[in-house]
Amino acid sequence: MLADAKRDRVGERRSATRREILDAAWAIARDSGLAQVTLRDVAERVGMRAPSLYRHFESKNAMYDAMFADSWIACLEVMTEVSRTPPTSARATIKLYARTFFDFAVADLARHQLMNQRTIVGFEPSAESYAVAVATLDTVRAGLAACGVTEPEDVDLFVALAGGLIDAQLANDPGGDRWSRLLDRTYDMFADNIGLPTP
Amino acid sequence: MLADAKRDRVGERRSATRREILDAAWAIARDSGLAQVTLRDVAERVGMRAPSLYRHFESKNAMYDAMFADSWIACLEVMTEVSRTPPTSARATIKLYARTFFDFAVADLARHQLMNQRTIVGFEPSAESYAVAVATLDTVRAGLAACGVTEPEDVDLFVALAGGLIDAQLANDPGGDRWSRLLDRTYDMFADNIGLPTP
DNA sequence: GTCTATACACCGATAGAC
DNA sequence: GTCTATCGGTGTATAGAC
Repeated sequence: MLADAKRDRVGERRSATRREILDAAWAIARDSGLAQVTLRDVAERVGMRAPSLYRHFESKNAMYDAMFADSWIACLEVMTEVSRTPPTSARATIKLYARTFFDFAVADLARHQLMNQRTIVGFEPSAESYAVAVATLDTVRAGLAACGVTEPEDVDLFVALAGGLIDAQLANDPGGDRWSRLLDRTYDMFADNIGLPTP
Repeated sequence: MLADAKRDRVGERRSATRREILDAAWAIARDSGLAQVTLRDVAERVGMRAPSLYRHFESKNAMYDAMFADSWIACLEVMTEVSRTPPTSARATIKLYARTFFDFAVADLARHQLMNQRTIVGFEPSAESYAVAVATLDTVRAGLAACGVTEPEDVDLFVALAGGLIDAQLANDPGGDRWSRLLDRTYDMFADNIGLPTP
């Protein structure tokens, strides 16, 4: 009873501190680069010493793992939102999924590197965090299936196309729209290829 | 005369040592990862101490830069070879360029990371090394132009498609062919989109 | 002229006092 | 739960041996 209430408050406090640490890490990642995040800098930002962080995260990679989960939870949210919009045409729906994922990835380089690239050398997401990424892909897969895109190879191609445009955009024209402008065309091309009706 | 001959031998010796160091670095990169290359390990492999490497390379990044140049020189060679093969059809030529670049990239993960990704954090290629990369792209551009693909946007799309397939292949099915199998289809799709005649 | 020995500043991580 | 102190490792710089 009293013990329960107390334990709950303690849990909230711990959780809030974790959140504060992660926010500090994100802030550093966003304006100095994902790999430039050091435990000493994160600690300083939250008014601690570096070793104290180990009371809240088992290791630096555990911190990256929580950030990885953060990212995919946000992505899952966005893609789930898309899956709820009433479809007009299969072609338009496919483009909407692609555009949403593209914009999400391009909006935050550090996040994209953590989610989709192997920028951090020793880092492997935990099974738990990876499951969120899988759930997101499943949501997309379900949305595509509703458009009649069910072949695994078609889904693989859908994914590769988005990845190629995203990487080209971030690598060669960050902040611009040189490849963003090609997205609709690319997925019209894809829709033509799989035999979707033209509008 | 004698001085010249001697200076030449010294130059050759220096150049050979450089080559030996780079080969050692490549060996480590290939079987332990690009970022796992440490100066101490490279030095040990060539029978030196780490600081001695600074007599041959200005910094570790200078070593990476030489490896970056290595990679693009090899790629330029391969793509130049392709540009010399007599064309059959525009469609076949486009696919040949794409396939050659894809296979080159997928054959060596460490090399691909150095050439096309930002795996090494502080590393920026020198203008001299970058010029080789540009020359390679120009060779591809010229080859595509000979097929009637001249629009910059078409070239951008060509590049993004290859990048997407390569990254998906390396990230999600290394050593396999899940996305490799989609390459011909992808560039047929591309050829259709830009209005190339069907065979 | 080349290379070695030594040192520095920084990193992630751990041990133990309070 | 946070601290200080410290460890082994990294890239890098430089003085000095040969």
